[in-house]
Amino acid sequence: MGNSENTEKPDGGVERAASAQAQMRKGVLELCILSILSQGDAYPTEIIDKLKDTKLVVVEGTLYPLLTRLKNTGLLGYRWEESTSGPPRKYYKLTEIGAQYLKELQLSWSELVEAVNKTIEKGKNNI
Amino acid sequence: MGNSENTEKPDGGVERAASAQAQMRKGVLELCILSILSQGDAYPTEIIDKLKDTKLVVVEGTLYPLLTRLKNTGLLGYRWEESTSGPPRKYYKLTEIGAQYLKELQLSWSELVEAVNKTIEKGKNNI
DNA sequence: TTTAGTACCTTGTGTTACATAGTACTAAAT
DNA sequence: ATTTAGTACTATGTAACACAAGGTACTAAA
Repeated sequence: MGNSENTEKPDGGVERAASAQAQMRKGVLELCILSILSQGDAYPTEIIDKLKDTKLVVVEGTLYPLLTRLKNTGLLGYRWEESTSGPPRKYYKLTEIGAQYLKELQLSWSELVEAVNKTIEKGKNNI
Repeated sequence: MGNSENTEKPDGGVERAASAQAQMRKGVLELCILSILSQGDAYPTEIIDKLKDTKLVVVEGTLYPLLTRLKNTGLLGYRWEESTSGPPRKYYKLTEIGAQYLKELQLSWSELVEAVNKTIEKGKNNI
């Protein structure tokens, strides 16, 4: 079997940080979208703007399928509303079930944060 | 076009919370693994145990490909070491590049936490 | 020599975010 | 009246990823 120190593909490795940041965002999007909708009904473009405010950039190709998925599982409803400055807007709204689900997600989130921070803290001295 | 309130597939929706919790874990695993290795070299089974301690359950099928990926991008190295109680262990070790990358990941993580918490806070009153 | 325990590895699958491209509606400009 | 710009929603294809499930291999005790 023999010893072997890593030799293959030492390709940079640090410029991957940007993509890993994107990777970490995955999974919390649902939480953020439901949170935003708990503040009041909103249409997709509005949601994107609100996420941008908190440095969570999301594009249409991500948001629309996600909203449809949340709607199909009964967490969101929607209504059409006319606009004076373009095509009609699809206002999404949190359902009762969605609100309850949001509470659970928030709990999961805070538990995750605690777990990760605990892991990080232990290593802080050794870097 | 006409108004339309959601009617289709109101299938539960709340028991999805467990799977969404799993979903949120995605992306932070890399961060946690690198953090653990910053405390000292470790072999996969050991890493799984340490993650379990902080409530972050990960299975082998997840960990092994991830470690290989991190090794192939130069963030980790490894060495084989004999064991008196079973087959040899593959001890992974954080490289210089890996340590630098870890710092960036930790920054991204704290920024993400802040962003998500900011979004959540705004909605806390309305639930 | 069988059994239990430990450890590492591979393959296949479903989910998901994103890139890209397209459709459609309104209002202002030519 | 037709074009152009701005806003908004939708669909398709792709790559990354976690996980389930099954497999190999080594050691030590029964």
